[in-house]
Amino acid sequence: MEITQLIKVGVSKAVEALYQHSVSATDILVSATRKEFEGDYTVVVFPFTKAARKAPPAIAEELGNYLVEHVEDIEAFNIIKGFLNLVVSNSYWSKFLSEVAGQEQYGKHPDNGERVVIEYSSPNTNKPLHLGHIRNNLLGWSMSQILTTAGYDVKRVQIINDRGIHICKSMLAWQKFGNGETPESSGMKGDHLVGKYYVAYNTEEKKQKAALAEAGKEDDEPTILTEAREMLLKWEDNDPEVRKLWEMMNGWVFSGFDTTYKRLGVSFDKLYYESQTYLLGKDAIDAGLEKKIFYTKEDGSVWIDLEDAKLDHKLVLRSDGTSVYMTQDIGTAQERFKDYKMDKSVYVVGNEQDHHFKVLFKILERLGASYADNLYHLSYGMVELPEGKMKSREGTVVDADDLMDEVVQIAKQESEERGDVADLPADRKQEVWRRIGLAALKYHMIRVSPRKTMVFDPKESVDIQGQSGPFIQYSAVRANSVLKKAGDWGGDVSAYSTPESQEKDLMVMIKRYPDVIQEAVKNYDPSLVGNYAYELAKSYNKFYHDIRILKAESEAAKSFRLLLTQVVSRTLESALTLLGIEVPERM
RNA sequence: GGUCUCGUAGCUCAGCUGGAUAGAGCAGCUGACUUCUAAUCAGCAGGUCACAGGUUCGAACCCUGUCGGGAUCACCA
Repeated sequence: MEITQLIKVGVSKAVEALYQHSVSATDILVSATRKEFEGDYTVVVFPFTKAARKAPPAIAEELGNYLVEHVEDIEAFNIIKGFLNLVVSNSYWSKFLSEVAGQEQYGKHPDNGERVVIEYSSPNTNKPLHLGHIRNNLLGWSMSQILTTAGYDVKRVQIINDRGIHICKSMLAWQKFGNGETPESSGMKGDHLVGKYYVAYNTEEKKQKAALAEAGKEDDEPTILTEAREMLLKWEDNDPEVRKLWEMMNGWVFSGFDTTYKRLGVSFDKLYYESQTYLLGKDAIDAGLEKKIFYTKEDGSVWIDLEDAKLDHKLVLRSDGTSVYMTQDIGTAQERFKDYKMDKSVYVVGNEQDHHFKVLFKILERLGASYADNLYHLSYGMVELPEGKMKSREGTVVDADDLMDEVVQIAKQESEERGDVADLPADRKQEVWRRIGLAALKYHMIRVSPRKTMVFDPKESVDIQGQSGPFIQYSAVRANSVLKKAGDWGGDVSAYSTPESQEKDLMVMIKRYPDVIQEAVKNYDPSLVGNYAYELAKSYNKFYHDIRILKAESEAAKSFRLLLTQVVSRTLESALTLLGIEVPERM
């Protein structure tokens, strides 16, 4: 049994024995002792005052004595007000360290037999990925890694919104103004090229609107919009020419997205295309009508009444019989279950769709879907710039590719100034810079809890000092460097019996790692792992600064510290991997 | 207007199911490289945890209300 559990059980028994009162071990609060105090773990004794009918310090005294006597690894204690600080034996720690070092993947849970499908990214195909997508992708990827580590069989999917009026707009503008331009002929990435024509469309539409307004006909539709609508109709009619154009331009976009995903380090097990799924869901509506879950209005439109769930009425089928977004999502959910028979579903989608997902989940529940209880909307806040929201109309959208370029460029500059990797061959240097730059960007985004709207300053995004990706990488690189210098090492760790506070601090941190992963799973929150990695790196830096490893005072101390270093390095690397961050060979 | 959500240092953010004197980083000031990598470490300064009540031995955290920011409430996707 692990130490915090031993303490809880011990306290539970002590309370029973001393005060004839039963407390469940799970209700007992055990936390790491704060640094300013002596001890490793702290029990809060206030909750027992009623049962004991004594002052907290007196209770702490009695509990402390009981624990020291009955729990093997508790060696001593001290009391500050109502807090009982326990000192864990040194032999426990050296045992713990050896155990962790012996594990192939510390923190990894064995398969739990459950499958979870996580949907993320899900872009439109009319323009390239931007800052908001980066947050989405990093959250999705990171969450999928965390779930995998927690023992789930994870399937990563996205649904690509490859049809609709917005794509037609890009297509139309390309036809009108493109002169046959292609990614090859222009040297542009496909998604950027298509994005360029989306902008061109909007410029033209604006121009026409202005002209109409001038002529006093502001209620008229601009002809270019009419044309776009017509194109959409042709698309739906399977017009061969429109379809061909559509396929060609979508192809450009997809290959552009692929490049971006690869650079970001994310991937998918399966792609769903809306062009293939948008007709799904109607069967479900029919079935729901039969079961009287939905009702039909006089005009033929189909609705669901969710007033009892405080969600109002919601349209699920238009009066002309065509589907709405909700219809498709119902269909896609069913399709996905058919494909994967998953136990859980996670949708990584921005918080502007909170309401949509509440309704969707409720409808699926009403329809009696077996998986309805295990749907989760991983909702995240918008990414804003210091000057406010990103507006594509105002050209303030931060492009994903540009941002990655910039961040790597800055890492390169910094690195060259320091000259730490100057002797590496060019390709390896490049790889180091890539890892550092991306780490800065990724950490910056993922350290904020998902739900919060975050402010992203591109200039400061490449934080390299303080709480940053490179800071954590640096600790890992240092640790690896020491291990390399140490050459062959081994030796009896248990012979070292007087760990310093910095060493104990590290061990307590390491011990927390599996719990942190569990918390991240429970809360669907990768930022917990990010913050943990930073804390661990910080502790290691302090240890590294204060204590000699290779020139330790004894062989036993040296072995112990090297083993500790190895465990820290592995844990840091593991935590960073969960965030999609790689450790460079040097920096 | 209804619903949801956020409000913690000049700025960006932590703060686990209520527990010790509310913590980091950046920015500002001060120290530490002949030592295992100074992308580091140590220190100073910076707070009415939006506000007001309530519950509790104990509240940044729970409840109620108020004020501010954001989102959403489409036969749009």
